[in-house]
Amino acid sequence: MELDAIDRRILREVQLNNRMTSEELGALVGLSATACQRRLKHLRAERVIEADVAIVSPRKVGRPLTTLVQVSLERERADIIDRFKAAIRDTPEIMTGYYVTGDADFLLVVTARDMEDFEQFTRRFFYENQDIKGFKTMVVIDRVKAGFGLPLEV
Amino acid sequence: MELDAIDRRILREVQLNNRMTSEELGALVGLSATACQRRLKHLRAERVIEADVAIVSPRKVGRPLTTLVQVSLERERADIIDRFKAAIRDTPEIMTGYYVTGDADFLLVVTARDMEDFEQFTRRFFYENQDIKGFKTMVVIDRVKAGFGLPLEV
DNA sequence: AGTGAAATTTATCTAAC
DNA sequence: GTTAGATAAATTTCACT
Repeated sequence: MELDAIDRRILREVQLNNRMTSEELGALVGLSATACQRRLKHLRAERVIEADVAIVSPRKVGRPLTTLVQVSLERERADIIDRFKAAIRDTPEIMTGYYVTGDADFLLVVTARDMEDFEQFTRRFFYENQDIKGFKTMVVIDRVKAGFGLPLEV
Repeated sequence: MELDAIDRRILREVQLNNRMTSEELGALVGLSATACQRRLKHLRAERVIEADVAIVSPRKVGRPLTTLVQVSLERERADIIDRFKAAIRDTPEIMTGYYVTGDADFLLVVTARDMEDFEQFTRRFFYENQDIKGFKTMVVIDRVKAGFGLPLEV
């Protein structure tokens, strides 16, 4: 699907706020409400917009601690990788898992209530996954960007 | 603000889809549409829901490459940290920046069109930020979870 | 592609229970 | 917490440029 400049402007806006009225959005991008809606519908149908979601505050729901966990697996075998991906999907504490090149195999974004909660999680998770060789934890002190916005201007 | 079980159920749903009608949402959580709306309004006002956004496909907008970049700064001085945070905010290629404990100071999530594009970015970014001591890149092969959902059940 | 107007659906607000 | 009704607003459909 081809995106023109207006599509990109629309995406830029809805990445920040998808609850605007088409009227408001149209005013921002210089289009009528109807035209905006047609484009939005298209962008959703073509999965350029993958989802429309509410961003929930980790702190407000009692999970103020975020950690980044680098995981190394025993072997880089396809079936082991796949099994580990499935484990990530089945583990609610893990918000995101990146399968990466480099000295670790995965980087996990994990939320927890506090340090003790996190430690219990690691014990359980690493006990249940015998394929794990080792892991290394970074504790997040601060997150700088909301972090879901793709650059549509560069 | 106190969250009860129904609030959590609502949050769980809108984290996946915030464009449901209150009618549908009510059916899912066992509440009337009006009650749902009242709760949602509350959750937004209290910033339990921080934002409502569209998730855009990196691939579909021409940025299929994601990298995780661990950055070490020359000194861990407050003003240097703050200056670097500002640089993150001003750099559209960086989707998220985590200020972390551990052997690196920051972990950045960076998108790019391809490897060449990424290399040009690093040259520019590290040239512009003299505080950077070094960095280490992991290339993302696969991302396992959409990655924005907080666990409201555990 | 775009607009504008009518028809439909949805959200919001209030009142009463 | 619920339903019901009034109002306002958003979305969709359609005719048309």
